[in-house]
Amino acid sequence: MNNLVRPLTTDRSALLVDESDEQFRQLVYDLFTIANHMQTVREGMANRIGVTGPQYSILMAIAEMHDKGGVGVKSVADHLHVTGAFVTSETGKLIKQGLLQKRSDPRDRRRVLLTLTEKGQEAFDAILPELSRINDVFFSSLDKTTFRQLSGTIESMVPYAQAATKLLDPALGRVGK
Amino acid sequence: MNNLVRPLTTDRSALLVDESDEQFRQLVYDLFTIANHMQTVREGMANRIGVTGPQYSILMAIAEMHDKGGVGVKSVADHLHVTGAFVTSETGKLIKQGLLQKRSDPRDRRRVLLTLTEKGQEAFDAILPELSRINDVFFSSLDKTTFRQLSGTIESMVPYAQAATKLLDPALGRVGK
DNA sequence: TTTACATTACTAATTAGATTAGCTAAGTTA
DNA sequence: TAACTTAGCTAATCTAATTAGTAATGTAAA
Repeated sequence: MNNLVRPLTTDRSALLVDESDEQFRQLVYDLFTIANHMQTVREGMANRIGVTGPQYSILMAIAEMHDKGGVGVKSVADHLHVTGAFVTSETGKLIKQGLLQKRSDPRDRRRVLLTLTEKGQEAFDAILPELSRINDVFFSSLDKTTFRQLSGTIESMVPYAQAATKLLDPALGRVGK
Repeated sequence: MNNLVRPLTTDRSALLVDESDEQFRQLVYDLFTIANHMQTVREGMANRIGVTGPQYSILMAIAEMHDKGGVGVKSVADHLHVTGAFVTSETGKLIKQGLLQKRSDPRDRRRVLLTLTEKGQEAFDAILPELSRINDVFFSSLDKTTFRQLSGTIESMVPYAQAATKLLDPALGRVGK
């Protein structure tokens, strides 16, 4: 018998199996793996239309958020968790490629309105069938029930994930010598 | 009524709600969000012991895989999905910091055996309580049942995620002109 | 109405994370 | 032994992204 208290990466009994966090660790690792593959798919789709992964994300964000006349640099930046400077520089390249369009907001002349061009729309339409085929494989282990469960579970985690990362801020200290 | 066939990011009826892929898109977005926060936590833990996020991952991989005497550069690289060159360069820094140890494998003198030093072990032990507290918040929306479900569902997805990314390779072509 | 402050976007310089290509040494196979 | 493969290392390079600083515009307070 082992009397040593092995340090665990979680203490919640709901996440332990036989007092071990092995399955929990595996879940964390699998989540990373899946996210990794999702990123790979995104990059592949991006390449199809001749842009980089991050540029694709920017296009997506603009496509999804342009309810009424366009989106500002800052909204895009916030949505993607990057800086405005990065969005400015990448959208610049996308405009040069003719996928995006930019004009100044008449109601607030500091702001700028980003929209997809016709060519940008067409580029998206052209890859969606392939993306759909890939997603169908990617998520093929899900049925209606597990999809609904997974959606709900993951959604419920988002606010706590945010809360958890905030626990990091206060103590800026370094362990050890 | 809308007769237009709107292009979807999936065609599987199990993933559609009212013929819309909105909930599916949200799931994809949420998975990215969670992965992002997990990475933030990882980086925070890394900083506590004075290393970068990727270096922390390397330490973790070596700690988990060193059943008998050490791990090679290539195993670590494969496990983390990065190149050997990167592992070589980062482990070099970790050795300089005294967290890692490297010796040549007597059974195959091309190979190298990486292990944690005493100091490396201690560094891990020092942060595990905090990591545990953070994980408890991060995953606090899960109970025993949803944890088991989520583990199973995510695990079942891994092979299909791999299969899906392989669909990208064959057609290297670019859409559009 | 100034004055102060905040916000938006842009530019330039820099950093961090990672890759590619080429090399050497060691092991394996024909 | 010759040809090939594998493991790790080094140098150069690339990409994604940040920080810091600036200019222009907008908002609120005195």
